[in-house]
Amino acid sequence: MQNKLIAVVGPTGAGKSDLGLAIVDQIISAGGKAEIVNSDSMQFYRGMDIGTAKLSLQERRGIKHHLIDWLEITDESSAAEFQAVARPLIQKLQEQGITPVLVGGSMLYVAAVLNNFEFPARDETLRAQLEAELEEHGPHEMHRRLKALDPVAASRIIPENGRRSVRAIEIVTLTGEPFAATLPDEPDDWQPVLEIGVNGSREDLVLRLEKRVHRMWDLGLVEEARSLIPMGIRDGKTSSRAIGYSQAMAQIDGVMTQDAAIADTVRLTQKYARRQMSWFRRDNRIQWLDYQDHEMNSKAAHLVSAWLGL
RNA sequence: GGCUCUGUAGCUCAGUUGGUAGAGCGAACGACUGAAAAUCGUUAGGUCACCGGAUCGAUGCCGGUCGGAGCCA
Repeated sequence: MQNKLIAVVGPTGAGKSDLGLAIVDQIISAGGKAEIVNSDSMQFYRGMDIGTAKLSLQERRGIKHHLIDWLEITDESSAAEFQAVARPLIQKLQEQGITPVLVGGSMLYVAAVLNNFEFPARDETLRAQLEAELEEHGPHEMHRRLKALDPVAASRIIPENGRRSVRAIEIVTLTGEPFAATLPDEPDDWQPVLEIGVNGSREDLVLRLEKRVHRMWDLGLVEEARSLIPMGIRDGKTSSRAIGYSQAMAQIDGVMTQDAAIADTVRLTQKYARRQMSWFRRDNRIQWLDYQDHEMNSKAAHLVSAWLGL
């Protein structure tokens, strides 16, 4: 049996975690070894459980999950750092004869592992300075500056998108070389991968997400968020962006009613799922499965069997 | 029952001193190389509640009808 990489991707709430477990079960029952490697950027954070739909230890059924709870909420995370941590881990598992199953929907993080992405240099000081200038002068001014430094990169970045202009200026200034500022049409594989996508109809997913957010409130998301305030979630550059947590905190602060906080979270979650799909759709390696299809698990099993030669 | 306000995009609302209308949110689609649960772009949606009148011309003015809100009785 081989232990080639498997990845499970798709929009939030489509059932990636469960499918990941099913795949691991299948491999183990075929006499192999497999473990989960998380690629959901918010499940990195210790203490953020309900709002990230993290599987409980019980739900993990003893199956090893890597890269969950490995950051404090005050830690910043980035796709480049994830790449640097996840790739050696994946290789180590493979050397031990364990099939790594990458599960998670954080688009850039997944791409950073699966594709030959090389993140150009970064400089905290320069970045902070550029961000301050963006704040003061607005996106068009930053785009003009990029145009002077690297006209080709500028032509590929919409002037309204200040954040991308800032990053491009940072790269060009640091490296002195032009920046492509565009994604390759065809993904360039880091290593062979079976990439399985889980999705349902938009209509159904939207309903599912609405129910899921209500369930999070029932399970005590507000209390969880309250407990994270003294730990510094408000200052976490990455963790504070998590959908649901800032709405829960707005409810705690009394600036939002519970109904408004829930409605807002539902809306943002649905919108996030849309963005995830717009990213994943262009990845032509993905074999899409429909969670509304009763035979989804057996279809996935066939893909896995063929992939690993079970 | 009387008085006042009100009815414009799926939702919340601007607006036109009369020349058939916009925003935000939502929707569909897209971009994306160290915050990506981020940051942005494009497009589609309106017989301006309904009927009638004056006007070259009405969503806007006049009259009525039907909804909604408030106050008085």
